Amino acid sequence: MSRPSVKETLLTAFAAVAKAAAHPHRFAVLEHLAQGERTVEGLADRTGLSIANASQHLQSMRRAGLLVARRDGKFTLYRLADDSVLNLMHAINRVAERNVAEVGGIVRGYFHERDAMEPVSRTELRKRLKGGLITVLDVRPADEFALGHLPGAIGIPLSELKRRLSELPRGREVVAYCRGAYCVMAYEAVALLRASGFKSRRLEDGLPEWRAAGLPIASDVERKKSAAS
Amino acid sequence: MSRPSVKETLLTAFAAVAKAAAHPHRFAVLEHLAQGERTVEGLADRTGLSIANASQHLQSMRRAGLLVARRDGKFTLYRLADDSVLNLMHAINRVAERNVAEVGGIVRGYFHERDAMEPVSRTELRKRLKGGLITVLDVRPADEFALGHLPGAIGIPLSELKRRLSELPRGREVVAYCRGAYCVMAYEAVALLRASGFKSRRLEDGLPEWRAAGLPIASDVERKKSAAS
DNA sequence: ATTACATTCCACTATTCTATTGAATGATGA
DNA sequence: TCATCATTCAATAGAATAGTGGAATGTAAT
Repeated sequence: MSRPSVKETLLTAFAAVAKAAAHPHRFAVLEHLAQGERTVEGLADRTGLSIANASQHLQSMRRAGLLVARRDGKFTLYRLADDSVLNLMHAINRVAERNVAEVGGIVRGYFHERDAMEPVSRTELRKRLKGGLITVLDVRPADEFALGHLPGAIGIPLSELKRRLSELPRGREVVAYCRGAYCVMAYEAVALLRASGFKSRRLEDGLPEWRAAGLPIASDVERKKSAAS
Repeated sequence: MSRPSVKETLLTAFAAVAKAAAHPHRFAVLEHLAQGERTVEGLADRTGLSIANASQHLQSMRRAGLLVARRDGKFTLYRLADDSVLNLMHAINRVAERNVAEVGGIVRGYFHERDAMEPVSRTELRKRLKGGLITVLDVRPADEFALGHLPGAIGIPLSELKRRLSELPRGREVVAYCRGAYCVMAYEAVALLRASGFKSRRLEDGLPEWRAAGLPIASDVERKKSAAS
């Protein structure tokens, strides 16, 4: 029993991978990283963690194989190791949605808000985009939008949406998206738009899934060397 | 900040799901439960845990939504809540295989042992079964075999394989399978069979995946009311 | 060189988790 | 009703983890 068996080694490694995602703060960090590369400070800001704390969580996830880091000047940039990590996050989401009463309730209640809130699938969106009678709205913060977004999308952060409604063309359905299926921003955007007389639905998931599906991404700025904080 | 926001609630729930799988013993239990329903004592035996310890882990996983329990007489039977849990396990496996050097090494070395060890896919197996020139071998323990196995499979536990080789028809390729892609038994069976002059490969995954794919399952005994320990 | 700055390392405290023991619970069958 | 047995509960000790502030490291500009 001195040297662990193959089975034990594998089980320990699998457990370590799961544990790396098994903390609310770390899962939040993963969701942000699904949008793209981020600096330590950028993540600390977004998640409300102290720098030191964020750094430690990031390192533990890197050790577990969920993240990779690269250095750019004096910044350390972290990103998801792999699409398999995104897939792991979705697997966790799905288990929670189906088998945790609390999550299932939120998804069916707060989120779906009845049948009218039925989301638009990626393929459906692409079809309707060709028809041209649709506006795609990205409600993530401006820097995330700048870093990459759906082709043709208009970028208005949720926080500014109310006072910038006039920028949206009337009479066309608005499809809103944000960071992913469990990101609340698109839901709130749709609610706001409807209250303002727009026809609106949300995309069934967010930018990371669009990218992982190999679909094209547009970016405004000529790709600067680093993902700004 | 007294009442947690929706976002916090979701993150906490997601983290709890991940944490439920984030212990070597619990992951081992999940792998056993992927084969089918088990009693507390049955799992304790298989995993080498004490009854009380096994019970606690089982309850924590049930609380997290990974398992469901039912009572049958004086036994409590646990099973995976859902196919989404199986899917979560695979997602963890894949991340580990691709991004944890230790696991990747084991899989590519100990497991694949070069190209000749290339596994047979489910669809390929079904095709070749129709051809009829193939023997399917289930090397899991006898009770797991009895509870359900691939149609037409021969059941010889790995521990007995060496002295029961004569039960296998000569001149046909043997496809061995066990509990899943990361179960070592099929690998060892293939190695043993080859050393004994058989042409042999392993199925790319195990019974749980076959079942989850909706493919037919055979069972020897007329389904008794409970999964024996 | 020196300075500024992003990140990581370190030491420490509070908290949570794990495994074990033995007792308690709840269902079965005599 | 009593005895039996599978499982769960309760209490404990030891181990691991999370977060904090400050020191240390490494890189880039001055």
